[in-house]
Amino acid sequence: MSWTDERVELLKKMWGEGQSASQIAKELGGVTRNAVIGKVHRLGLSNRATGASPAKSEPKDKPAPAPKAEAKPRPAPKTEPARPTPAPAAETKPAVPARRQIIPAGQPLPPQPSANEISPEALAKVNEIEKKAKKLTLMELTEKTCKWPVGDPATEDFWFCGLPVEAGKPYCEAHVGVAFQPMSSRRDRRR
DNA sequence: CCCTGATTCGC
DNA sequence: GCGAATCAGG
Repeated sequence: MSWTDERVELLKKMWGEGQSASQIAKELGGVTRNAVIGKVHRLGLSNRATGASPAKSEPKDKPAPAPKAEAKPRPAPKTEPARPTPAPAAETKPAVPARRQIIPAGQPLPPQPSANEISPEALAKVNEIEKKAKKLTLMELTEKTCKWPVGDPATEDFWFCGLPVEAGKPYCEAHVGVAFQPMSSRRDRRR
């Protein structure tokens, strides 16, 4: 396969959307993620807003060592949603229609601790990443997709996070944060 | 071990 | 220009 205009365009689009090189490669077909990454670099678009690994690598061999190279010609932050730091008021659900019936899931769902026992930071993180969730259906889940359920199973407004899981775990990083709380900090058994 | 992107270098 | 191999890291 060669890099036709169309393919390059799709590459740019997906890369811009924050898709991973492997995802892009899969979508394009006929190329490996290495090919995609190589192309991305050749095209000059390397860093993105979101990434699992924000630029690192330190060539063991640095012929021309820049003392404190910090020149950052990064004029275009592009995909950088503003972070107005909203006041964490008491709002989780905008509104619940006039429905009351709860339909059992039939299968055990992952635990969703009540908000009051989750660290505010973890919660904020979740709220943030759930915007980027893949919104997968039950059937679309794989061993590698976050299985955190969002919304009410009884409504159409229900989906699974679907973001890449934290190696081995059933959830993505953010959801791992709220799913696995240390036994401490959630103790208020007293009465 | 799974994944990510980054870099190198022969082609 | 291309991308496999390799590297570096989460």
